[in-house]
Amino acid sequence: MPVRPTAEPPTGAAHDRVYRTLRTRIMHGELAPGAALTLRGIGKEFDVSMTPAREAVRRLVAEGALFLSTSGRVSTPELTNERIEELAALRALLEVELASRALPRAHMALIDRLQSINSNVAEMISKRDAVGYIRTNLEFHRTLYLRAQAPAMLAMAETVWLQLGPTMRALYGRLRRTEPPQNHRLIIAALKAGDEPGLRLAVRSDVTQGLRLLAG
Amino acid sequence: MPVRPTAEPPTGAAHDRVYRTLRTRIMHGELAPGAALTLRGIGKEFDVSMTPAREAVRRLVAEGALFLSTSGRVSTPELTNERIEELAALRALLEVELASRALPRAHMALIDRLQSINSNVAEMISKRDAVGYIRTNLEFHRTLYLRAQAPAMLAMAETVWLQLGPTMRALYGRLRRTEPPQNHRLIIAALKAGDEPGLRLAVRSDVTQGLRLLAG
DNA sequence: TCTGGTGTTTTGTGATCACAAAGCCTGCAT
DNA sequence: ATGCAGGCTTTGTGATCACAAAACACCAGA
Repeated sequence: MPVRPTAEPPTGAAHDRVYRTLRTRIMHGELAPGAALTLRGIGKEFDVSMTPAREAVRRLVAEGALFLSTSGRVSTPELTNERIEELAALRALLEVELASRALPRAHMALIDRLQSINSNVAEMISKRDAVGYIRTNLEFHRTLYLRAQAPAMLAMAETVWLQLGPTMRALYGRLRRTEPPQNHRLIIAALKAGDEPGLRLAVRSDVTQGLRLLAG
Repeated sequence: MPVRPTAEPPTGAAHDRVYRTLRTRIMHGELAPGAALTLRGIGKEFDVSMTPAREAVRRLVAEGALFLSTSGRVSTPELTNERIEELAALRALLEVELASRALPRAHMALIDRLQSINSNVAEMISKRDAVGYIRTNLEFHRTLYLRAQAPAMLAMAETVWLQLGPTMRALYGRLRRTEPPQNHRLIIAALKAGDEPGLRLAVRSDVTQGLRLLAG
């Protein structure tokens, strides 16, 4: 069918729906590193032709969320240790700045919200739910960074998250910890105290620690 | 034609050739902010059908190099002052880090090369060649940052350059200065002296100053 | 059992087409 | 002259198809 023959239930353009769904899947670690995708397979799953599937895949490749082999095959990326460390450094650089910019705007309502999200994070950890953990953890960070009023910077941080998605799955699927997120508590405490150096340190630690285990 | 019926002269895939050409054009400021593009027009210029034109455009939209209106029309972005300031802050953040990482690896051959490029920059300024100035200026920065051995970080910096391309054209087309790039000299001096704080400051100034004039 | 080659299938690429929606332009009425 | 309504044109979207190359499976020979 050409263009929206009848009114569709919720979504807009087909390629955008495919893109958003795949993006969320990758960012949340629902795909393992190196997982292969095919245009026809995607088209079949979303009940569209190859054209919108291709556009969605291209977009994700441009963002570094998918890897394109020389022969055109697409798969989730298998990152080298150097790459992982670099992306962790990027997270630190960007997210420390975002947190710092959010700090003067962080009111009590935001802190309450972060504490609420953080209890969900703890629940996911106790349930050993890797995907749920990644999702709620990113929600925690995004909620804070949204207060920074810096959309381009946040978009860039999300691009890094995207690139790390499959690797994070492999990481958190591997180590079986049950401790609640200590660094998140430090972040919240620093926000309450208006302690900028403490906030920067806490964010840097939170962002760096997990990935160092895998890459170190 | 389907796929490479006869051996082609230089290039690989059609969509990639279109993508790279457009990307260079945008990054170097050859397109004014708000300039409109059409898929059929691109296809005609590159002698391909709409399909590869669409893929190239999608990629560039994903990188923020092109703006997609709600009706699907594509044009180069017209940035708000807030957005320009944010992108300048991102440049500062990323490029200061890249320069810092390049510093311990910067040998004399690199410094010579930078000086050579910098004389080209000065020439472009004296010739009032806006596009040539942007191109050589970026070449100066990229040459330095390549030494940082941080491809993901460099890619992110280039994405910021891409987003600023049309705006930089508007900026440097407007102000008619003839002074040679003073900050580049400071960068080179700091590299020679192994002075990391001085290098960070010089890079931050160089990256920030021009855009502050437009956005301030 | 392993290796090499051959035929089949899968997969990405690009051209083309039909369709709808968004522009655009012209001309008429006030 | 100005505003608006009708059509005509331009433009993006998505489906489908042909084709080549890559991946795969299968089988025969050592």
